This record gives sequence, structure tokens and C-alpha cells, in this order.
Amino acid sequence: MSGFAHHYSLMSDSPQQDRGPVPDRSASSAAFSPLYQQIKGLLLQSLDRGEWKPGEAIPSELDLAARFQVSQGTVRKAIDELAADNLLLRRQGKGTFVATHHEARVRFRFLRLTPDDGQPPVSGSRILDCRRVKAPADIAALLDLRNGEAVVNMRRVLSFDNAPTILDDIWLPGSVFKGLTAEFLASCRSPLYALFETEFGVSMVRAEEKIKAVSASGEQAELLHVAPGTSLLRVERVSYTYGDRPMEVRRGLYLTERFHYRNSLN
Amino acid sequence: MSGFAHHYSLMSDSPQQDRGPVPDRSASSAAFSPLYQQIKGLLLQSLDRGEWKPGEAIPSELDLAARFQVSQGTVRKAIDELAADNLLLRRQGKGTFVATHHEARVRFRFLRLTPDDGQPPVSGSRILDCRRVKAPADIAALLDLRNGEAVVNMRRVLSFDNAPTILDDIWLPGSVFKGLTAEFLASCRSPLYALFETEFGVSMVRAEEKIKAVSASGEQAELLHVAPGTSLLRVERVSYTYGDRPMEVRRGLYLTERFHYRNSLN
DNA sequence: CAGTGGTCTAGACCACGTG
DNA sequence: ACGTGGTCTAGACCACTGC
Repeated sequence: MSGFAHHYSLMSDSPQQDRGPVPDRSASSAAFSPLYQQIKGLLLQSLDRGEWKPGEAIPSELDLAARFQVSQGTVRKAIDELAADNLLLRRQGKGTFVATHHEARVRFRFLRLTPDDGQPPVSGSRILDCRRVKAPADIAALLDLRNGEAVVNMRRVLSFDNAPTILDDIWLPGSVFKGLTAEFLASCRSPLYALFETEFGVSMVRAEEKIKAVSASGEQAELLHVAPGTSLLRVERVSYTYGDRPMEVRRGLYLTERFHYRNSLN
Repeated sequence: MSGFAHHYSLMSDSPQQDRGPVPDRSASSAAFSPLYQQIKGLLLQSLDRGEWKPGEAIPSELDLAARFQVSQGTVRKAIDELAADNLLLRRQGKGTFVATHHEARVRFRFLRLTPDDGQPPVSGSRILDCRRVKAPADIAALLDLRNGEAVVNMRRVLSFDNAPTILDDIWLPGSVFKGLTAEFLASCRSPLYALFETEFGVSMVRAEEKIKAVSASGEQAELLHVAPGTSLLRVERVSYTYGDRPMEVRRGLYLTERFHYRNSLN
């Protein structure tokens, strides 16, 4: 770019053409954002579009700088933010990679339940059922669906060290998760979020949780092998893909006898 | 600095003196960290030492660059990290400020309990008691104290919209929080963490929480105006000042009838 | 107007991973 | 030896704040 070119606007005209000395920015007002934010947006689009798959490397900073006609430093700042948000992963000497739920390092990325004694437990999953149903009003609202649209509803029990510990009730948009069946899930070893990536092209990028303390009902108590009325954490999680589109509602009941929910505050 | 001076070491010799062309870094091996990390460390020391008080502005980036004999960009990167950790607060055109628990913006910074309907509630605090005692073993361990050292133990009930909602059991190192009495607390309007800053020079910078679901005991139920056995969130928080020194253990019981604990996952 | 942080660039060199 | 990201510098200009 030609020295003074702080237009804060990409591809407004041909790169060759020299632009006027003082682009009027108050005229078109608002809507201006820093170049690196625009680059960040373009990278997000490429990620969303699937131009680079989870686990793959994206082009080098110099390549991207050439593609977008900006300096390496500007691309770097865009990538820095995406890396801070855990959408990208930088590895010195190797490149920058699209985040994935497959790697051991980030499995259970969204699961904050931790053993009190710190011993990493062996985990197992038992599917209770998995059906296509019409979305109840509350689920539809959380998933940005119309009332009664098709959703997949699935329930399961997660065990740690062979002790049933989590009772999950999961809701997914039916239009995206076609062909998700109990049989398919049972035959599957990897975590759900990894499966979503691989089988349905849905990358979960962020989640919001709301937590309450509740008493176990009779059915819940039975499934978790505890007495009815036992206090449980009720964790309602909404997970989002690129562009903040909600893609999953998960209501979990956590047994916290030998586990706790950990959180860091800054 | 003289062009090639990537020594990654501050104040190793006088700034005037020109250094050899290739400083041997493999010799003294390890222990090298990037310049901006060293600057970050120095800034942290100054914050800890109280050179700049909470709410005050720190020197400008150019001033700090001059003081540390590095470029503005290096100082900037150090400050960027401290701002990302919420230790500093940047305000364009004004300066960079030391974080404080006094401002409305960041009050309840560590309190994740939120009304289900989003209406910001009016809050009130009732002190139950406040005593100096010998630290029990578990508290001593969490606060890095010797067994039996003096601690301040205080209990209170927080109400939102006049409904008792949080039962807090708070433990503080006695050597730091001298003269903290129930009377003093009762006469005090501001949040505890703000008071810690102003009265005891202790800035809480970070906290870790462990959450379980428990049933209310008789006494607890009475204080929270609920039936014994009601499920509550039990939130154990350890708060840290600069240098990751633990300065508070807070065990809270949260009533989650009309409130929930919110959390964001990335 | 001067001073602050915010953005952008260009270029140098370092550290890491791979062939 | 080469390509990647990581650090550091120097200098330009922009945007916001307050005198």
C-alpha cells in the first residue's frame, strides 16, 4: 500500500490507482472499523465457509498479507484476536491452525466438571434415546428456530470411573443434524463436539452457561444412582458456531459428590 | 537502543556502552524471556509496590519506554497483556489506569450470580459476625499460612430485592487485615473488595472458584428463609493479589430460585 | 492545541520445526 | 537451508480527551 493509505477500507478500488490525499471519512461516517478488524471478519467468513477445515493450517501471515494487500503486522493483529478467542491456534515454526475439538489438549474444552482429587478419570457414555421431535417453545427460542421446527433430542448418561455423574439432555437443530441416530452415536468413540465437526461440519466456538442447584427427581436419581432429592448442578449450556449462531442447547445435571465445577475469574 | 540490541535483558550494562555484536545467549541458557515480558514483570512489581494506586493513571507509554530504554511498541505489548488480564484499563486519549473495584462498571466483577429476568436488583448486606480466630487447617492451606496463624473470619447475608440470597463465610489473613471489625463493616457502603483496596491496600486481581450443589442445613435454611434441604450452590472462591498471593477464602451458599450463576466458555 | 492511546507500515533479527 | 510464527524497532498518522 502506498504509504499514507490508511483508508480503513479494503478493495474500495484497484490497488494500482493512487487515492486522494485525504479520504473523507466523516461523510460516510460510522461503519468504519480498523483494517485488522476487517481482516478478522474476512478470516471469520473463510472459516465459516469451510475454506480451511478444523485442524488444518491456514495460509502463512505473509501469504494472507499479500492476499489482503496489507502489511504482515495487520494480519498478525487480526490473527492474534482470533487466537485469543480460541478460534485459531498458533504454533511457532509450524503455522496457524484452525481450532478443533479432536485434539487431546482441548477435549472437554467446554466441560468444567473436575474431580476433587485431580485424578483424570476414565469416562464412558450411555445413550438413553435419540429422537427427532418438534421443538418446544423454550428450545426453539434458544436455537433461533420457529416454534415447532424439527430438532434432534438426545439424552445420555456420562460416567466417570464407572460412576454415573452427568445426565445430559441435548437439543440440536434438525435441519443441520440430519441422520443423527442413537445407533450412530453408540458406535462413536470421540466426544460429541468432535463428531459434530467431522460429520456435520459444525464447529462449536463459544458457549454460555447458566447454573442452578436443583433436587434430583425420582427418574433422575435412579439414572445417577443416588437418592431422590439429592442436590445436583443444573447446567444449561447454549453453544454457538461462527457468527454467534446457536447450534446446541444442552441441559446437564451434574452430580457433585466427588466432582466440582471449576471456574476462573479475572 | 542501538539497532541490533535484542539482548532480551534489561540493565545488563550502561545504555551508552555499545555491546558486542553477538551476545552469547546459549551460555547463560534458559531464564531468557522476551523483553516485553520483563517489562510486564517490572510493571507488576510497581503495581504491587503501590507506586500507582488503583484508579490512578500510570505513566504514558512514551514515558515508560524512556524509563525502560525500550521502544514504545514493546511497552505497548506489555501493557496489552496486563490490560487483557484486567490489571490495567486503557482509555483512549486519557491514559492507562490501574484497575479498581470501585467503579460501577466493574463492581461485582467476581460475582457471577445474575437474576433470571435480567433486572438489576437492589442489594443489601447484613453482617452476622466478624472475629479473629486461629486458622483451621484447610483455610491455612488455601491462604498459604502456617497452621493456627491468625485469620479474620466473617459471615454475612447478602440480599437482593430484600430477599436473602447469599450466605457468605469469609476468611482473611489476620496479619494483613488488622482492625477489621463488624462495626467497621456495618458502617461501610461500598463492596468488600473496594474496601480492601482503600483500607488495607489489597487489590484482588484474580480468583478461582469451585462449585458444588449441596442441601441447606437447618441454620442455613433459616438465614436464607427457605426449607431445610433446599438445594444451594456452594461456591468456594480463593482470591489472589499481585504475584498470585492468596488473600481471601470465601465460601458462599447461593440460593438459585430466581437467580443463576452465569459463565462464558471459550 | 498538545498529549494520550490506537492503527498501520516496513524491515530486521530470533526461535522453532522440518526436510 | 528454508519457512513458519515471535520479538523488537522506528516512524507515520488517526482518534479521542481536555485545556
